Amino acid sequence: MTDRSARRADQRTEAIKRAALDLAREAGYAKLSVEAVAARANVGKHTVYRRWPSRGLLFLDAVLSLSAEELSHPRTGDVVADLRAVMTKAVDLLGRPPWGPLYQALIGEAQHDPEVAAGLNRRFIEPQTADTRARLQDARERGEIASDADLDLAFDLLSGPLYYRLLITQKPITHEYIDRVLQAVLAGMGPGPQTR
Amino acid sequence: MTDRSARRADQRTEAIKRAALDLAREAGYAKLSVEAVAARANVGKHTVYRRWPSRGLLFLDAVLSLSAEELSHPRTGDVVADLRAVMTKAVDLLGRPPWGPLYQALIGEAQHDPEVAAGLNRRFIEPQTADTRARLQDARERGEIASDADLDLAFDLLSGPLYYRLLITQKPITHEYIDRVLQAVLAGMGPGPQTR
DNA sequence: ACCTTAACGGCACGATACGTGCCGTATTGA
DNA sequence: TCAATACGGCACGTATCGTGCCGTTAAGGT
Repeated sequence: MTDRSARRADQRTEAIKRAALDLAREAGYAKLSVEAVAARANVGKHTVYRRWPSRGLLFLDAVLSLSAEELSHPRTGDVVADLRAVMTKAVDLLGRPPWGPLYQALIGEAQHDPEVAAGLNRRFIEPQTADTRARLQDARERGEIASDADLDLAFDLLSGPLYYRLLITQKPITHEYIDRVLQAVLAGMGPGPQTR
Repeated sequence: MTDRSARRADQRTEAIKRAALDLAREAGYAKLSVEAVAARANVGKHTVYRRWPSRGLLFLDAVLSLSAEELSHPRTGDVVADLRAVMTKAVDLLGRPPWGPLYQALIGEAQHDPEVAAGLNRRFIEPQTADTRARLQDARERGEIASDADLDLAFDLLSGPLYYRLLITQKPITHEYIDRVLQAVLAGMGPGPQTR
């Protein structure tokens, strides 16, 4: 039974990721060490290094495993409502405790480790971007936003301020703030003739 | 002469900051250690720790000392031109080598060390924000942008996408991209009646 | 010109974490 | 039943941390 052995390996993998998340939540990512994770998971250090080449990539796996699926959302046909829903969901999950500090630390680690940065982009940022971009494209085809709107730019304008608050000023990101961003960005991309 | 002793202390302080920047440029911030900095600066470790409590705050000082003054800019009276000038200057300095990777690493460190985050905000982000915000306010009073425009939001909309590119997608930030951001944001805040 | 004081460079220390090697055990799959 | 694989535990050498001590140098008051 290959299933049986794979299940055992998966159990260990999950235990390690769980231990890493628990420790990061308790003491902060800065205090996270492979030794501590292995001890917490009742596992030898080899068992960790056999699965991940670095602390950063382990942490990437740990954070993504628990936030990947929880960001799905329906398409109602109303762009503004859909965008508000996805932005609110993302901010509530990744911008507040308990996940906020972990996501913040993950992006911080990505600034020091190119492999973490690449993995974060490929496995999380790009899929999420593609999803939201598809919504924007639908909206453009339906005439809810201007036919000449730059969708990639629109996405950056919507996401950028949220990340700026999370990573730089660290002010709280309220639903009201999301609404203001949405309104301002779409005001410049509404249907009809552009001002310039 | 207190001047003389102060000058000697300053020389050492500068030598340490210089050594830190050199090492960070050569090997990356991840490899930067207090030991290496002290050795490079021909200084004992105490002399470093007497001045800074942590590697992060030393690095903060080192990066800010060389980028603080170089971001001044004139006010011509044309908001768009002024904003384009300051954004271009900031991006050219902090978004490209040699300073780009260092600024990126500094923000990364701020995600792990609250003291670095606080110092970065107080000493760099907030002054820069205040300056740009004042320009926006001038523009609003002159009628170049809508009288009911939210200036803080406008600043976030202008800055956010640039930081998003620097820290997350790591795509190049061209002058043409800055122009597109400016145009899109101001399109939604132009003078005249608002759409909503 | 002298002398107290403070800052300094050099060295060593215990502590922590790194990544790897070895050993004996347990589980797997043929 | 047996060879192979993954495992937990332990130990090792290295790197860096932050601090303590020691002898030296330079500063500033008298």
